[in-house]
Amino acid sequence: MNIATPIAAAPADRPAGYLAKLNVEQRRAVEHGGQAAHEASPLLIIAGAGSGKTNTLAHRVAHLIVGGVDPRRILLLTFSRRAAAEMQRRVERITTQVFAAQSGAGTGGTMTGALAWSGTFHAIGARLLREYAHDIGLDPGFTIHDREDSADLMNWVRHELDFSNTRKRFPMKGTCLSIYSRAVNAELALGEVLGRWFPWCAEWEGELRALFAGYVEAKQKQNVLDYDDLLLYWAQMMFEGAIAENIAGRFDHVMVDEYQDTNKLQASILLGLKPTGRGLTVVGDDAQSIYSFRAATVRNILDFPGHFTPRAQVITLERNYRSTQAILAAANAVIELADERFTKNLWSDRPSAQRPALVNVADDVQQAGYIVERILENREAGIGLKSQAVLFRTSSHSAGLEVELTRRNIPFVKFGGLKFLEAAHIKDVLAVLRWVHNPRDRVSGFRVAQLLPGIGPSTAGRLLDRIVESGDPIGALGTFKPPAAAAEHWQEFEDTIGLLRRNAIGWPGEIDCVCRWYEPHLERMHEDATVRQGDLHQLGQIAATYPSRERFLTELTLDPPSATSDQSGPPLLDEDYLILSTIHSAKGQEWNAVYMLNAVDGCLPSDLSTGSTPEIEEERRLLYVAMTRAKDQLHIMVPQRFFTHNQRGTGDRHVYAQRTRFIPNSLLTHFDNQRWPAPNATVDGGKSPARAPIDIGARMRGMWK
DNA sequence: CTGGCTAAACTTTTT
DNA sequence: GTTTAGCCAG
Repeated sequence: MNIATPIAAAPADRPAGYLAKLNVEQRRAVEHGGQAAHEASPLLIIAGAGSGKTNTLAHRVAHLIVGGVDPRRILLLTFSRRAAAEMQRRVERITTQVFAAQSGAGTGGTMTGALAWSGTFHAIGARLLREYAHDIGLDPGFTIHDREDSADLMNWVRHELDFSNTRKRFPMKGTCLSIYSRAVNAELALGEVLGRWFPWCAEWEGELRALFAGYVEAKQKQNVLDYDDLLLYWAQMMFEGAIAENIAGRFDHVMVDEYQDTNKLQASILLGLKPTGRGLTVVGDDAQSIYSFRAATVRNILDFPGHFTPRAQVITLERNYRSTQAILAAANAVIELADERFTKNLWSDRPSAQRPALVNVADDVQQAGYIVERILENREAGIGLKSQAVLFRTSSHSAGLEVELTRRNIPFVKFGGLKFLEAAHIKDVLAVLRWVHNPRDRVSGFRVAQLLPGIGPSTAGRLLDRIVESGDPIGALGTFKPPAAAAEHWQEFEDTIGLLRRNAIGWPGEIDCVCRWYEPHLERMHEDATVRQGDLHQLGQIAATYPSRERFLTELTLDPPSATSDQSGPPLLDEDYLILSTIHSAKGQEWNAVYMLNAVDGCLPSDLSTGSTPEIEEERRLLYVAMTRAKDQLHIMVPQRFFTHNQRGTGDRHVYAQRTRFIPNSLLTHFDNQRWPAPNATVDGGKSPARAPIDIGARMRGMWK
C-alpha cells in the first residue's frame, strides 16, 4: 500500500492543533522525517524520566497516521502489554480528535483497533511465528513454555543425560536455564557466559553444552518454544532472504519503547527489520536500565546512532513534567554519583513544595505504621489510594505492610513477585489444556499424569513414551494398563482427555470440564482445597475473555495477570485501592505519593547483587527509577533494623541496617531527614514505649547466634 | 514403584 | 520458607 493523500499539510512554523502542546524537542521528535518519515534517518529519543516519553511516541505514531500512513504498517514494540494498551489508547484518542476536527467523514471510525501490530517483542514474535510456521518447518500449533516449564524440561534432559547424579553437584535446573538464556539473549559463546556470569559453573562447560543441545532437540521434538525461542526464531527468520524480505516489507515504521531494556538478540531483530535504520525509531533512557538480568544491555542505546549511515538523529528530552523540583534534585543527585553517566540533567518548573522525606524508623512495624498514617492523611486530603504507591526491591519486603493494611482495612493490589500462575493448582489445570492442545508436550503430560494417585515419575514417563511411539494419544491412553491405585480413575481420565482432544466442548466450556475432572484430585492432594477452588474459578473467568484455547494459552504465558490482591477476584475499576509494586513492575508509571520501603543496604542494593560494580550500578538506577515515579511526595523509609525473612529457628533474627549506600551523607541536604515517631512526640502519651517492648529473651538467644 | 520422610542447599527483579 | 536429592517402608 502506498501513502495515502495527506490530510493535513501543516507548515513547521504553525503546528497543527494536536502538536501545539508539545515542547520544541518533543515536536522535533514527532515530526522527524516529515512526510517521508519512512525514508528518514533512524531516530533515537533519549527521554528522561517523566519527560513525556509515552506521549511523544504516541504523538509520533498519530502524526504518521494523520499524515496518511497505514496504521497496520506500523510496528510498535513495547516493554509490556500494559504499555502497548496505553499507547494504543493515546494514539486512538489523538487521531480520533484530529479526524473529527477535520470533519473527515468516514475516517474517524477507522482507527479503532487499527494499530494492530503493537505489543512486546515476545508477543509479536509469537504472532509472526504462527503465521510463518510452515515456511520454517515449525508446527503452527506449538505451545509456549514459561520459565518454570522450561526449567522442568531442562531438568528432564539433565536426568536423561545422567547429570543429576554426578560426584559434585551439577548446577540446578534454574541455573542451567539462566545460563542457556543468557547465551541466547546476549548472543555470546557459552564459555564467555560462564566466565563472566557463572564462574562457579565453568567446570561443567562440556556437560552444559551437551545439555543445551539435548534441550533444543527436546523442544523441537515436543513442538514447544520457550520465551527465548520467540526472539531467536524471529531473528533467524530475518536472515532468510525471502522470508526476511517479506516480514520487513510489512512495516514502514518500527518503533521501540524502553530501548534501554532490550538485549543484543532484540537489537538483531531490529537490524533485520530495518537494515539501514530508515523508518526506525527507538526511545529510552540509559539511566533507567534495570533489566540486565534478562541480558538487556545499555550498549544497545549507546551504540545505536553509530550503527547506521547516515547516523541516527538523537533528540534528548530533558524537561520533566512529572515531579517537583525538590524530588528531581534529589533523584538527580543520586544518579549523579553513578560511575558512568551518559546524558541529561532533568529539570522541572514545578515549584518545590517540600524536599523528599528520608524517614528513619525503628523497624518493619514502625515502617508500616508511618506509611499507613501518611496514606490515610493523604486520602483525607483528597489524594486517593490509587494515586499512592508503595515500592520495594523484592516482593517479600511488603509482607509486614500487607498485614497492617489488611488489619486497617485498606484495600491494595500488589504488582510483581509471586504470580497467580505459579500456584500448583493453576499450573495443573493449564497443563491439562496444554497437553490436550499439544500431546507431544512432555512437561505438561508428565505433570498431568502424576495427578492420578499411584502414578509417579516412572509410570508417567512410560505412559508418555507410549504416546510418543503410537502417535495416537487417546488410543495410547486406552491401551495403557495403569497401576492398581489409578485404575478407578482411569476411565474418567481417558474420557475427559478424549472429549477435549476432539474439541467436543468448545471454548471456554473446556476449562470447566477440566476443573470438574480436577476437583476430586485437588481435594485429595490439598488441605486448603476451598481457597484453591476460588483461584480456579477466577482462572475460568479470565479464560472466558479469550476467544480460543490457543489464544488463551499463548497470551496467558506471555502476559500473565500481573497483580495479586488480598481480595478474591480483580478489584472493580471504580474501586479505590493502594498500589504495592516491585520497582521493576513500576516502570513507566507515576503516582502523586510514593513510599519507598527498606532503603537500606542489603535490601537496596539487594545483598544478592553486590558482587560486581555493574550490578551495584544497576541497583543505584533502581533507586533512581523508584524516586522518579513520584509527582508530589516522596517518602524514603529507612528502618534501623529489619528481620531477615529467610530464617531458621524461632524467627527473631534481624540485622542492624545501614541507610542505603546510594544516599550518602553528602546527599542529605536534598532530603528532609526525619525520625518517626518524632522523639519528642508525647501526644499519644505512654503509647510509644508499649509498641517496642524489649525482648530480653531474644537477646539471650541472640548471644549464641 | 510410589509416597512419605529427612537433611541440606538455596533464597531477586520478568518476557 | 522452599526446593531438591536421597532413603526406606509398604
